[in-house]
Amino acid sequence: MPLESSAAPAPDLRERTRRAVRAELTDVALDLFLRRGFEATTVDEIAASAGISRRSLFRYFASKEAIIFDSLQDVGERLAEALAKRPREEDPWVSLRHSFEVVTAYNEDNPERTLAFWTMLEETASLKARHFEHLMRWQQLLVPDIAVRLGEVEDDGAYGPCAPAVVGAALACLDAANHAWLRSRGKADVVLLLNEAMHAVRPAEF
Amino acid sequence: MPLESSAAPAPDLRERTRRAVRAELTDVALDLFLRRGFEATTVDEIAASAGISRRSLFRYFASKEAIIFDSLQDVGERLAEALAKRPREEDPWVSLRHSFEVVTAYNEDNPERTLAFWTMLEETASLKARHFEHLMRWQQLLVPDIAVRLGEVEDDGAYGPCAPAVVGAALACLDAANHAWLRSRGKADVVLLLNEAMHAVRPAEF
DNA sequence: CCCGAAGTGGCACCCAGTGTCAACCCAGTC
DNA sequence: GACTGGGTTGACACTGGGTGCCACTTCGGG
Repeated sequence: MPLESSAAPAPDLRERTRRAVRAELTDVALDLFLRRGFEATTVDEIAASAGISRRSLFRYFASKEAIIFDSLQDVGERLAEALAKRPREEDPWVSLRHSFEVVTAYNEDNPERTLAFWTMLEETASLKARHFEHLMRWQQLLVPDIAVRLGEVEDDGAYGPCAPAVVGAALACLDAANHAWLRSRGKADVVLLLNEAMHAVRPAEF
Repeated sequence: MPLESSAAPAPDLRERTRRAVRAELTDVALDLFLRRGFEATTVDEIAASAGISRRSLFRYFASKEAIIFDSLQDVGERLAEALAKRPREEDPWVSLRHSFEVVTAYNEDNPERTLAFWTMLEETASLKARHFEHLMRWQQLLVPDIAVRLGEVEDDGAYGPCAPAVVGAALACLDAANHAWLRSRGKADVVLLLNEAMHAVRPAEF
């Protein structure tokens, strides 16, 4: 299996190979997960299928679930960046709506893969739970910005319940839109669904 | 350890003893969890500490986490009941706010225990994940009612993104209020925090 | 060419959770 | 009082995820 023998001027060789191996592993694992289901696939199978030892696999990923979720790790950061770029005087709800385009674009890039992925999430309780942990981390990343917009920042850097509530509510809308999209088997338009959902919670002009 | 020797006219003897044992087990386990932490406590320790075999413990609870969460099992149902009792023409957001009193009342009953419980949740990633699973189930229980109120029910009994979005948003507010309460170490008033949070997302008269 | 750091595989081990089975407790019955 | 049948229990073995440890290789730099 030729792994694109080095040519690019790279930021460290070891790091590059490490990334390549990680990518390869997620590919192999995701393939197995989608075919046999997440729980029915053992880490030994993944390791064997990738031609690597079980022990080494756990050096690349902290857990079986991490194989799936590490690739989505940076979505939260990109979300926060997008939010930071919105004008300060804009309605926070509208700002959140626009920053969510980071996610919807992700969905629209390759719908079939995304669809399969979410379907698997839906089927496996533990994965769904992990997914919520991620949403929560996104929340933590977005809250500081929204807290400033709401003027809710306190002396010690803490904030009241409003900023988390608003961000959490927006993420709930994102999730609801995603669910509806999933139920339509990818036929509906995520963007429209998201507008609908957010408008139902808090009417605004997007 | 006297277990209130039978006096009440009971719905089946076996069921009563089973409930008693379950209660005893949760007490023992919660005590260990709060003192040593959730992950640091093994099921063997819990079993030994309760004078029962490991295998039997797993006959009472499907998993270690279930020892904690089974006692909150019926909160979702009570939430749905409370929601069903609200007048049909009321603003759904207000109806949700009022039905949440089921939960806030729970908090105010014995704050110190609740506080310790939530703190433990906060410290343990896997527990936090389980907690989110519960919130999700609550959402599923509340959505049908809200869908009717929004007139969003479709032919096949499915619904669009709005009902889940509204319910999810409300639950996000509940969670935000809970968090703020936790940060105040139980000193703040949950009800006020909840009002503040829900008002920030969608202004209304409670 | 050698040295040290990082990566690797193998092994033993811990812990959660499940299947199985023999023993047992406790009705109701003859 | 022995018989029997359902539900409960404990012991044991086993799977599967995850970790600590150690010996071995690989690879880049002096």
